[in-house]
Amino acid sequence: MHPGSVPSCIEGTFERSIGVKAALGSGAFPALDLNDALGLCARGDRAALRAIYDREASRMLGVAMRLLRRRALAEEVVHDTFVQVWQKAGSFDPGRGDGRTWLYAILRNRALNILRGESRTEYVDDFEPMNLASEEEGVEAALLRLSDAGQLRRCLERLEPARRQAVALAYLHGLSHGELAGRLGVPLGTVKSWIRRSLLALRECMA
DNA sequence: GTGCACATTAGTTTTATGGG
DNA sequence: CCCATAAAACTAATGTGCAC
Repeated sequence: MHPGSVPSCIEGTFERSIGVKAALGSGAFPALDLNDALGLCARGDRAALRAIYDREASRMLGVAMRLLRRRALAEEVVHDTFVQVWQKAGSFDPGRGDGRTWLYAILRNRALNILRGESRTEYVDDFEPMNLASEEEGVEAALLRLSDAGQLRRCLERLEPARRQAVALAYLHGLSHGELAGRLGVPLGTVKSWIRRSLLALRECMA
């Protein structure tokens, strides 16, 4: 989340109007057209964003609460949604759909992302078969923690050090190929080749 | 062995639609 | 009208083949 990127007309109002009540509700801007307001947002009109917020925030909070069942998370999702609306209003095309549909789709996606993230976290918390490496821990140290007698470790030790490091960073630290390329200072294609050939070698070694 | 180009897969966002 | 869900569109990451 980027708290600083939300316009000041919105920052700070969440605590007040979400926390206390749906202060302004739908009556404050009875004639507000969401599509028009989003168009104004795209042109940097903070008052338009504020108007959307005043009219929709309480209802959005209700939707988020139903999905997440936790007020703090729901408020965070509503906040995130308005940050995104502010940043991406330019990409909204009224000809392709209704502004409200767009707004609530963003909200729902944010909430679902949080739900997915939580279930992943819970799963990882329960799952500790190898006690994988922390970022601070060296790659070689992490490999040493694999069972001494393990066939995998013996096979890894047979790899050339640079390849072994690439495999370890990818599968123990969870780095993407792109991150590996940057960290190791080699082209992306080379990283892929190293990983691929190393995995083939490991498969052959362990067969 | 390297690195590029293309294919495939997975994940995310956006839109449309149907039920309550 | 509101909301949930399915489907489509889009994006990023990964995997593979091949020329050099």
